[in-house]
Amino acid sequence: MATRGRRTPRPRATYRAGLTRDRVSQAAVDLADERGIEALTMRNLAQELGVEAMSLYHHVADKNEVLDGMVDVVVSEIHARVAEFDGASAGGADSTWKRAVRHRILTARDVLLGHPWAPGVIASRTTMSPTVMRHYDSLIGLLRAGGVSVSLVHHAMHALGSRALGFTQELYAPKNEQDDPGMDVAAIMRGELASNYPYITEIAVIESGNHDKDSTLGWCDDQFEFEFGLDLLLDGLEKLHNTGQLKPDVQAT
Amino acid sequence: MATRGRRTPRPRATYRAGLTRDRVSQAAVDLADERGIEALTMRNLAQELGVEAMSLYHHVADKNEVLDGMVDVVVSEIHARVAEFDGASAGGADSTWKRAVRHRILTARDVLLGHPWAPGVIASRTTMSPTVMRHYDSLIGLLRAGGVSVSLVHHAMHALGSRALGFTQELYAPKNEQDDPGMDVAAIMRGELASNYPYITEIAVIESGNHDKDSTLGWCDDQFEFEFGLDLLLDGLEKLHNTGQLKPDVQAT
DNA sequence: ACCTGAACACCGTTCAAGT
DNA sequence: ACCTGAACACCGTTCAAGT
Repeated sequence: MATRGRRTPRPRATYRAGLTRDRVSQAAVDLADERGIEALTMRNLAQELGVEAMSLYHHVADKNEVLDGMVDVVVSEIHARVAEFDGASAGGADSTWKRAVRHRILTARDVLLGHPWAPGVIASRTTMSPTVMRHYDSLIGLLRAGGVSVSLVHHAMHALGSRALGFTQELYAPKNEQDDPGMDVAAIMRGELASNYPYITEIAVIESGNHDKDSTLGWCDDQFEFEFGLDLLLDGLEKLHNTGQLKPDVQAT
Repeated sequence: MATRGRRTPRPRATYRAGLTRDRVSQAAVDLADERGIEALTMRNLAQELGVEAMSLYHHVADKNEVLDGMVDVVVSEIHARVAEFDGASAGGADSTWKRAVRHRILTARDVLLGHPWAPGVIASRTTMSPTVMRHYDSLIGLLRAGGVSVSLVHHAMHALGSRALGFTQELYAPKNEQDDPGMDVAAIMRGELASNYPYITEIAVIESGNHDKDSTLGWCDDQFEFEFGLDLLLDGLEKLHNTGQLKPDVQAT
């Protein structure tokens, strides 16, 4: 269509001035935010930057490096948001480690909500980026400053896992708006699948009255559930810290 | 190479006898187990079944349906393993809901360890498969049978999230054997990155003595950490159940 | 040093034919 | 009803060439 029309040679020169790895990363983030991660192709990305696809390869080795760059952009946003808050609340010497850790993780989640593709991309990286390492290092630092033992902190980081970066652990999270709502949620709530999934149906019909729509499964409050799960872990860790225990109750298998 | 040699027309006839959706799913699982999920192309899959690529489209609508089928195979394996155990231990009327839930989840993890590609594929599905629904329904049933309230069970499922299916929540899990070990773990353990990641380094040098290698980051016991995190959640849920409380400590932000 | 166009080796999938 | 070969529209990426 406009393929022929856009052949005007002049205005693109200003565009590509200063094409750089960082600008490529930022453009990739914008593209994924606006059109979804599956629209992120080297050709689309180049077009967004007013350049041909192959020009990108002068600034990144391959697409993996673009994805790495995107992770850096997002996690840096988390750092920035946390730093900003720390400045506003003037250090907060009175805050417990639990408050501080909780705040940092909820900030991470808040940032990730703006980049729905980020968990998938972060999880796909085979090498952990320095920015992500810094995030975990900061979190660990907060716990250590609160006097939590090295060993407990170690296990705490494993227990939090990707949740520490704000990942929602929901199994069914619609990837984007127009996705069909997974199972026929409406049918479940009407009780039509009660014979197949009696207990899920029970929850659906009872709990659906308590909350508004506009959440993952239609009747759940994602923010509440995230905080619920996070607090379950943090409270448990705090208890272990206070009692000097290390492992939760050992179970007979 | 052998492309010309394999043109012998006879033996393939026996192969494709009874090509079916289930056989396609099973072959896809085998292929992904043996050669990794990135080797799962329609062409490779067809070849494995002694058939041309386009023949597959008579049994599945598209590649998504193949992936759906693979999820069914894996989750069915979990059901089978649990059923087998239930038979062996003769019902187990004396077992608490915590024991039962714990066992089912650890079984799920054990099964998933044999299919490293499974978490990624399961997470990529936009629609939750009936098999997965059944798994969650069973889990919910165990809690309800133990007298846990509908509301608490609801939140418990969110808190467990994909962990209920045996997902490890590790952020950096090497996708396959030959992956480079993410960050230069050796360098961290030698303390060379102490200035960048002081707290991670502290954990690495102190904790690396306690465990053997051959785990995610080289010094961590993945099974221990999975159980630690799981028990943290289950113990917390049990406490809420016993005290009749619903939400963990509310935090000031 | 930076950018480009054509081309290559792969994908998933459509289509018109074959049996 | 089931299978096939050629082809299409896309990928990421290589290469030789332009400035």
